[in-house]
Amino acid sequence: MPRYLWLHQTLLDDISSGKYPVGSLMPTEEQLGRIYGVSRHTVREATRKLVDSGLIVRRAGVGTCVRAASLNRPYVAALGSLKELMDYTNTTRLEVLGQRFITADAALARDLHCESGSEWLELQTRRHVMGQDNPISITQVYLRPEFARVVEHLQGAHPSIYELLRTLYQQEVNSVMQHIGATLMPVKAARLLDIKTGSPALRMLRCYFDPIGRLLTASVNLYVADRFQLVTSWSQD
Amino acid sequence: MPRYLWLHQTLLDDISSGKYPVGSLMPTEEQLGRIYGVSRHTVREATRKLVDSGLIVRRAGVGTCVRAASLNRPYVAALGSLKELMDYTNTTRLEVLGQRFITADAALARDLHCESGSEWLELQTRRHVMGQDNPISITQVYLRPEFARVVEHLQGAHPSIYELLRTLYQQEVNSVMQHIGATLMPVKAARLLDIKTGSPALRMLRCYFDPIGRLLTASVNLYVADRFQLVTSWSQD
DNA sequence: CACATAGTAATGTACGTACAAACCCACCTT
DNA sequence: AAGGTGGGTTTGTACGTACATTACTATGTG
Repeated sequence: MPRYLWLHQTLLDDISSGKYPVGSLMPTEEQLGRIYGVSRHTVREATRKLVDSGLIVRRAGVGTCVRAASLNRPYVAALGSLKELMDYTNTTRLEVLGQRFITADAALARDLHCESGSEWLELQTRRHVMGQDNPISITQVYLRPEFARVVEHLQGAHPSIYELLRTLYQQEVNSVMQHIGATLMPVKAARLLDIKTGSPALRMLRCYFDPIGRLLTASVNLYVADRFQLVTSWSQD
Repeated sequence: MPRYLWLHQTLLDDISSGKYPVGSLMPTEEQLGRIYGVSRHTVREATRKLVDSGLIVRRAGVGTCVRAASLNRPYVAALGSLKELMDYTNTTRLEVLGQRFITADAALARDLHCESGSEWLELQTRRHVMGQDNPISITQVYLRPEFARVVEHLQGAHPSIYELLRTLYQQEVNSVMQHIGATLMPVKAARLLDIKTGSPALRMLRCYFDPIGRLLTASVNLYVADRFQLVTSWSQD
């Protein structure tokens, strides 16, 4: 494990344990380097990630201030841009439970913004956070049959659908549309996720289109409400 | 202007002008350093921003590949999102049901990313879509006491919080953070919205920060699941 | 007492070096 | 011909140094 990642994790722990309380100034970068036995360069690399995730704030002439004790526990994915969307798939693990070919009926066609009567490969999958046991979501993935080879690469930790379509088929994804809503977890899904029936779920539909607006692939995610939260942030600079 | 920012801008221009075509490999980091007269360190700092905005991809052992030529997409995306946020407040109507001053306890402080013990003006509100009868959400708005005058302008159709803070107090909002999750609608809220208890709700927390990361205002929205859905889309051009 | 100013300490920027890990490709072996 | 292997290239990580910029503090001066 690279040192800066190790230090990142260590600082994360130290902050959440209260060693560096919220609102207080952390030791200076030079001190941190001495404390943890790394160079200031590595300290900055490690804290950069903490700054990005909003846990700390650096101010020239003042120091580094702790702003929050932890990324509060339901897994928080920051999906504010296409890039973050890609990173997200690297930190989660997908488990393919089954697959079948289907024909889109009117309802599905409206949901996915595809042509009614078109053929799709439907995957039934379950998603876990890396290094965590409980699954966070049930996901249905819809793929054009000609992209079926993607399936082999989706199992476990996988590159984003973007990368796969690009590297396997030289197919560029031009735009992404995301629908977010709430619903109750369906009974069958609740059983697969080991939660009570009647539990709320975050429903996230994502459709990936090519430059001429043709649907390439889509996924319907049903997240367990208290295991997952979506975070987006915008900043002016 | 710092060199890495200058280089960032220069590379942005060179990519959009086609000097480094989409799909091609850029010169190596060392070559870029020689070409533009800076160190590899500075090259990495400059390209880091390009990586973050998704314009280029770095791969160890291969090189740095140009993925998109569009120079202003990240800004467009950010503006687009903020704009959507603003439009939203223009097409909905807010009804203030009550207000009171509160002190942030630990739980609220964690939720809002503010200092525990700080003072807030809490508004209990209900939101309707213009020209539609059923309310779509219950919203709690938290305001710093010094911004209390905002309340007078929130009733009914209103400009965004941005606009209000800027025009009334010359206070710039620098960043916005949005948490989205699912939950069950609380009993009291369900009564106000005229829906069954046990109904799912989309929970949306939005926090507005000033440039040094201080919370200015926040709102917690609980949307009726089948009356509201959030749609986001990104596009490469 | 109010205000300008110098000093100090922190982060920000920028240079350098070195080696590790990932990748590609040409070459060699079977 | 297929497949493993090694060397070279490129990014990733990590160390070091130095000075600039920013923010606060203490001091001196009117």
